[in-house]
Amino acid sequence: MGLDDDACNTGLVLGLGFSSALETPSKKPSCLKFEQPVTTVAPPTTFEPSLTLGLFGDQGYQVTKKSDVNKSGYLHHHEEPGAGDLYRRQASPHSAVSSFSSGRIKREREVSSEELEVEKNSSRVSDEDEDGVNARKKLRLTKEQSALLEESFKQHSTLNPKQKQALAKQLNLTPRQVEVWFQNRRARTKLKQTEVDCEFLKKCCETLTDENRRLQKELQELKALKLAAQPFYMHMPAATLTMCPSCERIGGVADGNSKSPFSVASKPHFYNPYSNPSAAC
DNA sequence: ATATCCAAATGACTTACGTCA
DNA sequence: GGTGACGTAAGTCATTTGGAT
Repeated sequence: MGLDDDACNTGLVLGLGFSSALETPSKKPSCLKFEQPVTTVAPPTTFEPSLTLGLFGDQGYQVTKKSDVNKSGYLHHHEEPGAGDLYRRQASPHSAVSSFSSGRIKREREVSSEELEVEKNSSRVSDEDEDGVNARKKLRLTKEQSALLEESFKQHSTLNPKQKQALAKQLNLTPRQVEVWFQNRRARTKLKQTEVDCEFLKKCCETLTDENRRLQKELQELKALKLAAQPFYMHMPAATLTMCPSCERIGGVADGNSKSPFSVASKPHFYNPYSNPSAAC
């Protein structure tokens, strides 16, 4: 699992290159793209080195709204008047039978007689409820159990019912516990990866910002250099200049009095816009 | 050495949503 | 096309644990 591959799923795109000032990021989702920064002297164009960092719309994780929790039976039967916590639940995880939530009903259906037997036989299933203790006792997996689960997760991050059953038996856990473990494992792996991606992108952003700064500076220097060193005809509009194909000299064509289109180039002289502002007239 | 606090880890739960028969 | 069963993701809560003080 390479970082580069993962970065491709972030929905972010970074671009570095020459573009016009207000170029919008490409709409096409793609991996991070690092174009080689152009550091050689660029021809006098209107383009400037630019960096783009874009976020694509629907690539992110879905955020589910919980505004309609009341439609589930759970809150109707268990919500406490005045309680601020909409998600307050019963103290014991094994008091599911008393819950009317669809999830629990489903859960009860899901547990086959075979699974129930496994659950009964499981030494690690909390028995507190049977003792009348309503506290939620949290299962802690042993190192061996964790190792086996991890090993299994490496092979396949989701389990089919048969695999789940077999693994549960092997671990002396309920299939439900194995299922929950895999759910949590998937979720937390994804979260971790998202954090890693985020860090990576932050670093990319910093790098590109620095690079952008450096290129802007370089561009300013080149512009200043150009102003100081270029001959006068460089200040003429581009349309007024032509190049002789044979001698490769630049000449102005706007000069109607000129016998040859290359006459300007044949007698070049330097033009200082500051000392002779009216020279063009 | 012990008690306390706090953050991280993690097991369990609910809800929403997609897929399939 | 509507419906129920099922699986999974996302979000959340509660408990446990380990480190800092």
